[in-house]
Amino acid sequence: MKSRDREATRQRLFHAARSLFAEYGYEHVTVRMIAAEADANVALVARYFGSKAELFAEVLAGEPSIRQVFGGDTEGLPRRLAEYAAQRMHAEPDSPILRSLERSAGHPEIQNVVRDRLRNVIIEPLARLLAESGEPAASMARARLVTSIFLGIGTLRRLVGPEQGTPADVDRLTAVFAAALKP
Amino acid sequence: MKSRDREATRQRLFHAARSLFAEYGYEHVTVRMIAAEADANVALVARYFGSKAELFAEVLAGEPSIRQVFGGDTEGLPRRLAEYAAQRMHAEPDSPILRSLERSAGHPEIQNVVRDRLRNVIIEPLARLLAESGEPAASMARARLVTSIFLGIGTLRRLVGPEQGTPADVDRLTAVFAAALKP
DNA sequence: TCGGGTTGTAAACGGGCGTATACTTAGCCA
DNA sequence: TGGCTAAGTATACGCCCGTTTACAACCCGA
Repeated sequence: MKSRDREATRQRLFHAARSLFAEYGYEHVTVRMIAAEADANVALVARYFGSKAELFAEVLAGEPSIRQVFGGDTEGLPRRLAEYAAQRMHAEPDSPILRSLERSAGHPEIQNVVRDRLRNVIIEPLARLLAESGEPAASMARARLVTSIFLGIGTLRRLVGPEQGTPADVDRLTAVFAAALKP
Repeated sequence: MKSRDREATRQRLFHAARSLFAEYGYEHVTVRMIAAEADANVALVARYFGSKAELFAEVLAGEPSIRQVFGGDTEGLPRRLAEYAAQRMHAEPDSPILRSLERSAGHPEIQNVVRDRLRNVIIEPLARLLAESGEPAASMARARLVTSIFLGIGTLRRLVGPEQGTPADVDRLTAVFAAALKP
């Protein structure tokens, strides 16, 4: 018998799920894994969150976005994006959001969740930012392209392993984002 | 009872698998789906290909690569890459290779297959090309970056849907690849 | 203190998966 | 033409999945 504290147990399950989803993606995480990691009973996942999919959605909703990167001057945006991406390239990200997105996108059950999250949190805020500041030309296409590059970097990192990013890489990445963002 | 032609049946299974893997990815295709699509018996998948994973590997091995894009002058490479990517962005690709890669990368059972394919067919040929022609500086990093962008475009397309690419998009994409390739 | 509601547990359910096995049937050749 | 071999079939196996259910243990207020 465990702590007998509903909220604490719920939290343990939530954090276990968050960590595991980030590491392995929706499909490869089982509710039994989550329960084991949280040192709780399997049935409690369904009881406290309704279903595995709802738990995933709740995890996703609780994640901070990369909106912070968007703040600041527009001229510096490419470099901030590059540094953020380079950091993700060779370090464990503290936020599992993008990894979750990348790793979980194949599952039809949560595809809508993932898609909406991607749109609402990354693409459209970025597009709005571009539309408001400076030249609004093709802001949506530019936002999509930037998002593509982000996703691709994560995917490649996951597939062929991390690479230590040299300053030259960050420079190159900056140039890439600048090219993607040029009106 | 069917045609009773071993090679024909094998071919039907192979093509059904190719089509389904491209559409749904490794994980979401079952051997029963393949068999139904090929109008063959489930057991024949194991008999003719050993296992689902081996069948997938065979499908992957049979795919043409994007090496063709690499041929030609190095100056025109960014635009060829951009056109290839833009075409993939809004059209059904006739080759399922990249989609398979994107969609199947999460499965540990075939992760090695996917990773090796990605390395041997895209990254390393491209890196070699870059190293041989012109400035060899950071050819590997450049090849990785280009591959990242490719993967990301495919992922985004799959997640939020295709977008018709305008000529301006191709121009922008060309600039992006040029920035990624600049020594 | 004791009973009722809350929390946690164990087991089972129904289903899908990849794969293996025992069997039936078709086609060819002596 | 009859039988043998290769091709195809039906079914079952074992496993894991998410979820449900029936039950046990605990805590707290009356």
